[in-house]
Amino acid sequence: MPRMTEQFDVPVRAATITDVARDAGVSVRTVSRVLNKSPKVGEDTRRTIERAIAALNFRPSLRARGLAVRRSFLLGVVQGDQNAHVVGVLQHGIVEICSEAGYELLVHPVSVQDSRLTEDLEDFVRRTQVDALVLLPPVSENSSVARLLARLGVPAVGIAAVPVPNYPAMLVTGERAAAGMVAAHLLEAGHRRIAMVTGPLHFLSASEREKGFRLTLESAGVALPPSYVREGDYGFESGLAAAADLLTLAERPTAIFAANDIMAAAVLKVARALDLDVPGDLAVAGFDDSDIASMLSPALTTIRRPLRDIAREATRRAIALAEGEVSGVPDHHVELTLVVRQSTVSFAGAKP
Amino acid sequence: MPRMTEQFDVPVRAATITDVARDAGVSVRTVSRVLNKSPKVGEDTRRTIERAIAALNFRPSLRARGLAVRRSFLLGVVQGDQNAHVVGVLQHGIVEICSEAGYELLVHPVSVQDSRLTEDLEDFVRRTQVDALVLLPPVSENSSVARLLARLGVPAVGIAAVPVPNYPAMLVTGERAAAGMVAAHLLEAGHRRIAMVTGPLHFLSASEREKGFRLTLESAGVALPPSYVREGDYGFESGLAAAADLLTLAERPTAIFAANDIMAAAVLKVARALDLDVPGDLAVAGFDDSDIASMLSPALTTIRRPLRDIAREATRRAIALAEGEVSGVPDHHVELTLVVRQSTVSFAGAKP
DNA sequence: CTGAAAGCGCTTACAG
DNA sequence: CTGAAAGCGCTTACAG
Repeated sequence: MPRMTEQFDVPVRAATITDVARDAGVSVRTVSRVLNKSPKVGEDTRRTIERAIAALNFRPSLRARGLAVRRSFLLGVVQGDQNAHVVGVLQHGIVEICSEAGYELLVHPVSVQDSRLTEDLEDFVRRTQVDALVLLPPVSENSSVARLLARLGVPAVGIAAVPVPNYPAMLVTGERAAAGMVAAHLLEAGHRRIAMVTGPLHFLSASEREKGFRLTLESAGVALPPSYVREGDYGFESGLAAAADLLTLAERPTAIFAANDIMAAAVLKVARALDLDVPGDLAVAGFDDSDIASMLSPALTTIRRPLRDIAREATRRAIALAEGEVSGVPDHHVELTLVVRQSTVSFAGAKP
Repeated sequence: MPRMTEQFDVPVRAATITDVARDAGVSVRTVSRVLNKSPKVGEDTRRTIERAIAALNFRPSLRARGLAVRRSFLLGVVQGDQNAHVVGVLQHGIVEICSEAGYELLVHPVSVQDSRLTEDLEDFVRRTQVDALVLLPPVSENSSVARLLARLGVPAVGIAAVPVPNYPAMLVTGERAAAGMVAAHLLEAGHRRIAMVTGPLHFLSASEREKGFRLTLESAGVALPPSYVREGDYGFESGLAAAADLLTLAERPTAIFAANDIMAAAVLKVARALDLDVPGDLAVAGFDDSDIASMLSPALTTIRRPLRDIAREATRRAIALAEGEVSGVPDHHVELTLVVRQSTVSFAGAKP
């Protein structure tokens, strides 16, 4: 029985497997057997032990257990500096799977442009001995990170817009194709003067979205001239600046595709300030289908990235790798879908 | 020297303190001393050991270390089902302080209405042996949880709108006063028919915001009649429904205060659908100053909750408690501030 | 200034 | 079906 403090009846030290063994009158080996659901324990012994466990309110320490079996039961998520909403949703998916599988989730934020990025990550992995890692974009795209992971031999799955070498497994989101769908949608609505606000083009997600959009336009004989392209940084302010540029051109575009919903919100705001009707004078599309997409007026046509499902699938794979699944799991591709709302289409009767 | 696999030069097993001791020709005790920066190690010995550490690329295991010193170097954040953005920002603040202090962050999501809430939380704490806990609202408000924490004796700080008994330390956000500031602002602008969309009133945050708003109105002789109050759930849809109700009343309010920015966005959307000018026909205010507040058109007057700073302060306190600071740290109060934007005020010249 | 040994709380071949 | 003992990778009084 652990000692109790006088006043509060608080256990000074939590019960250990040894306490249970003593109270149940068996060896720790046998207690360990019931903890691990070994079948070879007598029915009576098991019940006695279970009673002792309940009485002592004993819970095995993950840490001691992990030290013994050389696993940590920890899964790490490595995340860069994306917007809080995206990270929040992804994490939600990750943690759901972790709980189901008996893992705890360790959060490790990094800064993508940090020169000590790989060093920091190696520290983290070695120090915490995570059993597996899920890497979110854009960290997931970094090839030095991928090489580090391979060297450390830690099961890791990266979520990115394109397969990255050296990952045991990847979850690839079809961003290029999705951006192409936006282009096709705008073309179909009759637009020919079409502009784009891209993300930071050194990120794969951003360059994929740009490529997909451009290629589809070009294959329809519509150019995406440099004057119609502005590079943003996925942030609202950069969207405002880009939109202000594009919407004051002599040859004003009739449609703008922003590489994420936040920058699309900025385009809407500038359009409003210039008294342009959306979608009458200007069609606007975004990317992500984040919460704000439907909150804006007009609601945003956008690409739905099922972030929570993506995160869940990535986590499942990471855990499978950690539990010894043969590595070389084929990459998993997730198709994204177009969601059409009022920002690109006047519904019958709405705007004659 | 750890064995290497033939093909990849991957260490099959990472170097341990024993490997370092052997290579440096000293005892593990001495290696442990340099790891813990004990001053009583000879200069030469230290250098030899440091060289061996570098050569083996050794990093001490947090887990083994923790087992020996009876600490885990883990801090847990317990979060309910708030919106992803709020959680994302709070977590960012928490993890910053953790990193500085040498703690890893473990995420434990719970469902506030789960009947097994306390049991689940006890499991988590005992299993992971976190050194400290930060609890976000609305889980932080739950008094059974608070009692559980006290019983377990785990250092925990709760973030809530009102002090909750049994927490070793709390971070209290002045939500009632803040809502009062919104009321004062609307009164000052001349509004008398003022309505409110509240959050779920069984949450302290929601009832505090309602109280603060109502009391300030009443002390100015302005009533907040039941017909002018709708209870939402902090979600967008509930805001739409509430706004649709309020804005079709015979005696339409001239101002609506929504208990968070998301529901305020819904009010803006409904106002727009009804062709009401904001702020000309209707003033709208929100709460949180989340990213969307400035993305909306018109930009939202709202209360700034400095979430990241709040999280940082809570985490600092949690760590202080874990490291043996006398408990009974006084609660920390954070004042919130009003941010006035276009949704309540026509700036000179904008709307004559 | 440095070392041999016990201990943190578990698991796991190996015996019986 | 059950137990004594060693080990996981660290730290820490206790000696010297």
